[in-house]
Amino acid sequence: MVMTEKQENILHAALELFAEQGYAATSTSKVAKAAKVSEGLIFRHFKNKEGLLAAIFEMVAEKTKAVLADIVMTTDAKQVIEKILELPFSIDPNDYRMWRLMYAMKWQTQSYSTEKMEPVKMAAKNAFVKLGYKNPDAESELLLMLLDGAATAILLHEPEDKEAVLIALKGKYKH
Amino acid sequence: MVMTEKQENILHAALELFAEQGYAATSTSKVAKAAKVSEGLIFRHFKNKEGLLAAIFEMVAEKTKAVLADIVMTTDAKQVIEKILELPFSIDPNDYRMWRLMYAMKWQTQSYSTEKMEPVKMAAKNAFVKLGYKNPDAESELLLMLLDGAATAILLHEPEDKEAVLIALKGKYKH
Amino acid sequence: MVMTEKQENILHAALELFAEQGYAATSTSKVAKAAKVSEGLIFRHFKNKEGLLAAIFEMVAEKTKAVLADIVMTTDAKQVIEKILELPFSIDPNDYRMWRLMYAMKWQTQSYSTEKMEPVKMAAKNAFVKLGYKNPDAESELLLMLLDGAATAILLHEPEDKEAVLIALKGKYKH
Amino acid sequence: MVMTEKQENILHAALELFAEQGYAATSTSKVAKAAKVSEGLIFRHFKNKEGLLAAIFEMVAEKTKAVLADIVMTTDAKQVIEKILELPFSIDPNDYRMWRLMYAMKWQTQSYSTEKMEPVKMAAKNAFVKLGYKNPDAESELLLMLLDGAATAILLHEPEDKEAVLIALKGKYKH
DNA sequence: AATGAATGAGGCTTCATTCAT
DNA sequence: GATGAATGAAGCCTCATTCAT
Repeated sequence: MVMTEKQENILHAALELFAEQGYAATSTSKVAKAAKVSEGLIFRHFKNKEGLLAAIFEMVAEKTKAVLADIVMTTDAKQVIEKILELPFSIDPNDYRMWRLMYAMKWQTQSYSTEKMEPVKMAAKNAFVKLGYKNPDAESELLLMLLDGAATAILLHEPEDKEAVLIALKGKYKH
Repeated sequence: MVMTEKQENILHAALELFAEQGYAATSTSKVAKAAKVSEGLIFRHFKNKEGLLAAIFEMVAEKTKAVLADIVMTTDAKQVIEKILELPFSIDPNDYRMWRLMYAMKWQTQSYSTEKMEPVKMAAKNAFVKLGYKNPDAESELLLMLLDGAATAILLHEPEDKEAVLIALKGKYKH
Repeated sequence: MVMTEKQENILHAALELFAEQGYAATSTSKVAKAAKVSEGLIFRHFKNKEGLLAAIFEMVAEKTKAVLADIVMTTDAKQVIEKILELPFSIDPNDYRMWRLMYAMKWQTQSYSTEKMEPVKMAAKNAFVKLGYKNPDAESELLLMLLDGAATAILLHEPEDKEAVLIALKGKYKH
Repeated sequence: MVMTEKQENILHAALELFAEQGYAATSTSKVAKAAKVSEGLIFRHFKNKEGLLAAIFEMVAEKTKAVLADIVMTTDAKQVIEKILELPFSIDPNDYRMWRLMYAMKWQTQSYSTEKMEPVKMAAKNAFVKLGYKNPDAESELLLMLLDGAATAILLHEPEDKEAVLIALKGKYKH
């Protein structure tokens, strides 16, 4: 989607505020003020407060596509698992806000589902099959849990020694 | 805290609605209606919408104390880890809503911190020290991540074969 | 419907403003100001701007019931026609605003229909049958048209010699 | 007034929407969309939303002039009355929307007056004088009322047997 | 303790209108 | 002539909270 400068200002202001205060607790007027545009403009470009959120979701999907595709395309089983494990540890700190918003929104009932990760889960399962794990279904489920837990920890309190945690984590998959 | 019946009605209605629609998106009037009390009563008993949330948090703390204490009091290292791992898998489904609210609130900046888990983390670290793990700090951090990830998965989409996942999970701590 | 004083203030202010400026062109804030209440109160009592209008309609229906019933209950054919003809000429000037609003609303598509007059039309038809008119259907239709036309003229520009007009009008039904 | 095609599109869209939803309830943006032109163009051509309405009024005046002139120019008294009576029954159904708008606008205080009909009223009065009616003033007033009533009925609910009603109506003026 | 009428601030959205292109 | 981005005021409505009863 091509965007004017003001449209991008709105989107970024919204992302920032939604991530920090929550979607419901952020008023469109606050977004407008932060983006330095008139409140009306938000609605001309995004139709709705919800449309604004949807635009953010789309932006995230766009940004994520490449890295998820890379995982799904990887053929070496060990590498697949390693890449998934590394995922949360390699989030660009500039994108923390964005991900905090995504994770926060997961808890809103009417929110967009996590089915985006389905292909990754499949890739993980295949990898576990190849590696001869006993229960590939449970293992892939577990791996995604791990990914979620790690991302949560990183986004919420940025653990002191991320490197060490990643090493410990990888250790669990060295038999 | 001793509560009248209406107080409890309010508290339960609030918990239910906050968990389902989010704290900010739930109006006190909706809570009043759901609890079948007048709008004013909420403020007489809990002073604030925030006070209502605080009361819920207190209730949760009360409910959690026992089980966390049990972990901290456990002396056998292997058992400590096992008990922590089992934690999310043994949540009473009646309490799902409650925990969903807790997890959702974590992402709100002005929200109450997760320092409640600090003692558990310490217990885990001690256990890893006893068991001779190379990096007990990273390991305990990782264990709490796991706990978070598992809880998230269970609360959000209730995985099909929880038993198998728990077994796979415990497998990671059998060397 | 029992009403508090403020409720009545709102209703009257709304009637006045809707009649003078039109329903769509009257803002709820103007109504609140005219009624000297907070804007929110309108919505507590009437739910909607539309609910406010509906309440006015109900009030009008209440006020009109008696006089319409009187016509329908009249057995003498000539009297029925005379009473219908007199209807617009005997509107209480205090009710002009009310009726102006009713007539204005007739032109709004989504508005309440004129089926309230159906019983009156039936009564007229019966009267014309009794009196041996050739086409009672057309005659009753015409009578209601007359009623409408007269009411419109009276409400919109208050003709100089109403008495004379009424006499001329009655003259049309003396054969 | 000479008009470009787009100007005409705007005018017709406005007429349609104003007639169906009311002037105040129709936004200029809806008009623009219906006319398939940009929002700005309305203001370039008609200056105002009000200017748009004024242009419609002018168009109507233009359309009406001929038929009203015909009545005023008629010398035979009986024919004058007959032509006036026939007026509402001979409205081109294609013009119903237009007339609905005109009649709806009559009830708005700040709206254009009905003095357009003054010459017709005069013609009627003269006719009644010629025919020796007792009170020509009241009779002409009454005749215009009738015209209004008939037009209202036709525009609002299109009576089933218009022909019969017209005959009944004419009957009132055959002594 | 309990109600629900009342408030005023603020929420989301639409509006008429302007202006750079 | 024509577009559509941009504005700020206003519109309808909901909110948290207070208060008289």
